Amino acid sequence: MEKGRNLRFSRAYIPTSKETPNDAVLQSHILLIRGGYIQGVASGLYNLLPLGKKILDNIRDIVKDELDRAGCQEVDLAFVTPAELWEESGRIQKFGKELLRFHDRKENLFVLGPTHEEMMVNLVRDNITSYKQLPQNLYQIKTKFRDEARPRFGLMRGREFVMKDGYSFHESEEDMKREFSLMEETYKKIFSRLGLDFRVVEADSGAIGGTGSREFMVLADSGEDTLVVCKSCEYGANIETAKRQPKDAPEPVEMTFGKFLTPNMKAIDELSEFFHVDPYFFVKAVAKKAIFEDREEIVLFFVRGSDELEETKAVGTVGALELVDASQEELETAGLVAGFMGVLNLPQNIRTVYDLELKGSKNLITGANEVDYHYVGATLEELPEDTHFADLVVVKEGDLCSVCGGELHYKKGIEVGHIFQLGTAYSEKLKANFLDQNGKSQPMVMGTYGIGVSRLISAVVEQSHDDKGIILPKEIAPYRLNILVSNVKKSEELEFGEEIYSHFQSLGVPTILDDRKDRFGFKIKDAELIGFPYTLIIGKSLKDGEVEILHRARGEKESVSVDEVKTKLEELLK
RNA sequence: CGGGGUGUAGCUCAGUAUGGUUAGAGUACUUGGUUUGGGACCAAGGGGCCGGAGGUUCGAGUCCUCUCACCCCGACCA
Repeated sequence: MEKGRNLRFSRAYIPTSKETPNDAVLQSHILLIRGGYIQGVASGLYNLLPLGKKILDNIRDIVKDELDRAGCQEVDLAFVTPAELWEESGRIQKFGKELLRFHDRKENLFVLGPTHEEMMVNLVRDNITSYKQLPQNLYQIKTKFRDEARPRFGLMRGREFVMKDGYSFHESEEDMKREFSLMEETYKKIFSRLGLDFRVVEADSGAIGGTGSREFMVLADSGEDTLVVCKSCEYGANIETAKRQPKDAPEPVEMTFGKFLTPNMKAIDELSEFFHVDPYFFVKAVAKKAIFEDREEIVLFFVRGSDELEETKAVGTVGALELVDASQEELETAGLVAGFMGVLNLPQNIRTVYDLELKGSKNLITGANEVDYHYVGATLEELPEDTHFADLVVVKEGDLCSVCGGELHYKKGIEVGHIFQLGTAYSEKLKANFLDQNGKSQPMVMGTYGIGVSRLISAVVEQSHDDKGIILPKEIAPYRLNILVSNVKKSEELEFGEEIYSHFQSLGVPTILDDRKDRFGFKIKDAELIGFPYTLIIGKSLKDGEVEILHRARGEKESVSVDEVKTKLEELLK
């Protein structure tokens, strides 16, 4: 018999509530508070109550189990990390205010770890000196802290949260890629065991750097990320990086080159109407100020009038830290005219990037870089060799899949996992080198793999609930079986409940006995709100030798004879 | 960080335009009784620095100033 897996409801600390908390909006947030799983303490900070702690532990066990099977080793690094490490990697600047910093009594600067690349490299760099000690894959499941500008949605975006962060070290790019694939497979197993409906998508690597990167997205309308997925094949990508087949032209149009007066017409729609030409044939110019570590520069991005600029792609293609809107003055200083920017008559030395789908196009309408004028019949056939082309556009619903030609559509997703092919960025900066087979010193090749463990609690609930409450799969439910004694004053009901309770207790099944003195309606509402996968109802039909099993997910009650109930439950709870 | 909103009982909220007995309701809680298959009923109770500080006034939950906290939209987000 294992302790701590069973509980009498009458002794439990499970503060449920009928009322919707006034500061919660998202269903998962509301239900987790109402169900007595969590309690808010401050913006982005939550206490886990007994039920919340159990569900977290259950998720953690599954994550750990699969990782250990895949050969990863768990460690536990200090939460408080010396700021010097962050200076070494240069990320103390990059992370900015999200890093919570403070001084100890000796006035040394520390930060609360928001992610542990630096710490993990530091852990291995002095001990791993030879290719013979590689590869390694180390992980921890631990509280992280990021001082988010705007925490929200309960556990979904807290400042303090539990993350599984893993880091692998390799002697070669190939070996890192092998591990990356292994982690992708391992993550799929984890999320499948959690009963989640998820997609693996291509993703932007963002500030962490590296090349290939995959996100694991739980599909939910409340998700903060937009995914582009194909209806016909497996293709899926975060919209920040999604690709499509080049769009076909609506109807070929022949234009004679000329300059036209377009007084005060700046919007593509207006111009399209004025010229009776589809927006596809316009060149849209988007001016942004690109911020680099040491300088700023105005960059002009050109896409078709029927397209929109995807900023994440744009940032990546110019290698900037971020893009911000350029002010009127900044545009003028650069020699640009807002509303009439175009591909012809550009001022000298202005940096430009063209969308790939504009390559070799002709019969275009474009701003004249002169107030109130546009050119008609412009061509991009004669651009210089070194013109910068890149994928810049936002993929829209209905666009065609670049893999199979199927129709693309949008889905909303909650990011619960992200795996990166990191390369040598951190090992170089932090000097984590080893000697290869030729005795040559090399930086270790790294991969990094994250899972939002506490966020998964929200994600599970977000994906699995109804108007009555939470619906938990038995793999992660705090108790798999709830034994509801309808009226504890009826000794035969209570006795039968106790019998079943001790039976499953001895089998090691996490079980709770609802022996509270409350009425049936009150207790069944609680059971549905909390989301026990199975509730055994011992009530008025007991005298006829019958009890009922409530299947939470199906929302159905099933009558079972008292003789068969143990076998039946054992079957269900397996 | 910009814009908006809200702070009154454990929880959900009235009351604040027009200052004036002892600050209310529902729910939750305690006690007694009646109930007992879908958040019961009757009765009696306990519970408040009206977010905080300062001010105006004979008098402030209510008016003024400042502050803090929380939520929403946006920016941001390995």
